[in-house]
Amino acid sequence: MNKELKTTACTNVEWIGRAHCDKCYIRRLMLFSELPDSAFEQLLQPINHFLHAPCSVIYEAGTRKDFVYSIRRGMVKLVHIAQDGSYRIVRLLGQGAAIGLEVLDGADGYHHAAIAVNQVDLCKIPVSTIRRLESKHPKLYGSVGGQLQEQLDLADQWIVALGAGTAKQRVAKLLLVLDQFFADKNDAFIMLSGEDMAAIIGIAVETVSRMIAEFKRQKILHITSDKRYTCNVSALQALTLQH
Amino acid sequence: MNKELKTTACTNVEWIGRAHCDKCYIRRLMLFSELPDSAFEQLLQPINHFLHAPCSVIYEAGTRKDFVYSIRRGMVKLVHIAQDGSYRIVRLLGQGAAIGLEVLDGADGYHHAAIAVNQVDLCKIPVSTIRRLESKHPKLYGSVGGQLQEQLDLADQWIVALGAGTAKQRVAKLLLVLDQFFADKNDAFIMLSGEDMAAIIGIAVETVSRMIAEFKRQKILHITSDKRYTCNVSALQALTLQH
DNA sequence: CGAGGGGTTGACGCCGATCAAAGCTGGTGG
DNA sequence: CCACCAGCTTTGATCGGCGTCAACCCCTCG
Repeated sequence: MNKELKTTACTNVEWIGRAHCDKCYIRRLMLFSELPDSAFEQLLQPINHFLHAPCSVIYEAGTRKDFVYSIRRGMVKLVHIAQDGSYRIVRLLGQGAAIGLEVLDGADGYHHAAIAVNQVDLCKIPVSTIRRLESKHPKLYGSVGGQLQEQLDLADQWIVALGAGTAKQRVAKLLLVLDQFFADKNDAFIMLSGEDMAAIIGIAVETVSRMIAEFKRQKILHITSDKRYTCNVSALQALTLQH
Repeated sequence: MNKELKTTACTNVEWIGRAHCDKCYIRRLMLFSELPDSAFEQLLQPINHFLHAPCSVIYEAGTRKDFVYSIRRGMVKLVHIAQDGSYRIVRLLGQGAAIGLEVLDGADGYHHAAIAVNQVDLCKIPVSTIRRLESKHPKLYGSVGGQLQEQLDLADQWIVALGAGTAKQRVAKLLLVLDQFFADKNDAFIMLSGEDMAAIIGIAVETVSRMIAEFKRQKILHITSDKRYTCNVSALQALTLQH
């Protein structure tokens, strides 16, 4: 089990203040993209804006809370923890994704734990606010459905990538995902911890380490700065196909 | 690659006729459960009712069609086919589930192939019909969202079950799923082909066969009639946990 | 400075993929 | 009605990949 699930050392959450959706400069990316500015005028329940430090817990599985979150910046992992303490990462989500949507569907608690991978910046939206907005702006239904569909597609992609191929191929696929979805403007992405990568693709930490080391030796993976890497996409793609 | 994806031998589809939703005796289970009878009175596009033989293709991935399907009876597999021809089963769906929902979200084609596992009985619903009903009956948004959420939960469950444990544990988990979701009133479920089970959990056909044979020898699995089995649930659960 | 956590590397053994061959079953045609 | 065949399941033998255990290194933090 990972440290972050037990310690309280890195769980500092910083409250930024009430979100001003009408002035939000990335709202077109978010859950509320389809709504007009006017929609936010008389909300009773505020939408708050938080910063989460790396490894801090956004919510835990099963806790009964009435909030949905929309990610403004950073990467969040959704974690399933088995009863024996082992855990698996079910999804990685980034800017524009919404998490905790299951509470909109009557779930009596979140279905996973949500943990910040790096510095995460998000809006915390009460369910009652969603309900109120939905009734006035049916387009919101479409946004929520779209989010669910996107996450379903991600999950399916995960399923296909997970069960197929050797350990080397799976690591290659994971790196391709990181490069595709989480690279910055310099095409560099943050390398996950070995433990996290193992929890994503379901292999041993040591095997992950060996594969990463091999990719570095073969110059398929390059380090740019601390924890940031770029990769040779076509070489990795070739690996996932062969044999 | 499985035979059913190549041959045309078992692709007979039988048209039953226009569905009479107002008289449908299982509508409470279906996508339209929340709608009043009156909602179906003046639909321009008809909802049709089909029977699909085992192994017949309901739709193929990528085909651009504007229909959503709701399963009245039987089991459907959603199949992802890789470019090298290998394939994996991403989801198993039964009575009450809706498939092809991705076309509601602007997808330019279905994301998987949908293939009948046994005799399947389904309603074929034009997208335009959904749109029309949605505009008059916003509760339908909730039904669609609920379907997506359910399938997302299923996919997550799949991910957790797939990547974890030995071959024996995965087969045990699969049998538990079959028993839980697809057992009839006698608590018996239809055994899938070895190839299908292998495509679900991502192991070789021979290994599946060995595990199933071992379960039979240990009296954890019992055959009731042709292709129907019952299992000792607690024994299987014990297997998935140990070690 | 020591302790502790994560990453790296090596050695070993087992699980499961692969190849091969032999039952089983249902379907087809004589 | 039986012979035959194709496809599926079963079982065996072999081999490689990867999980496991262990040692060591590096870095951070107290």
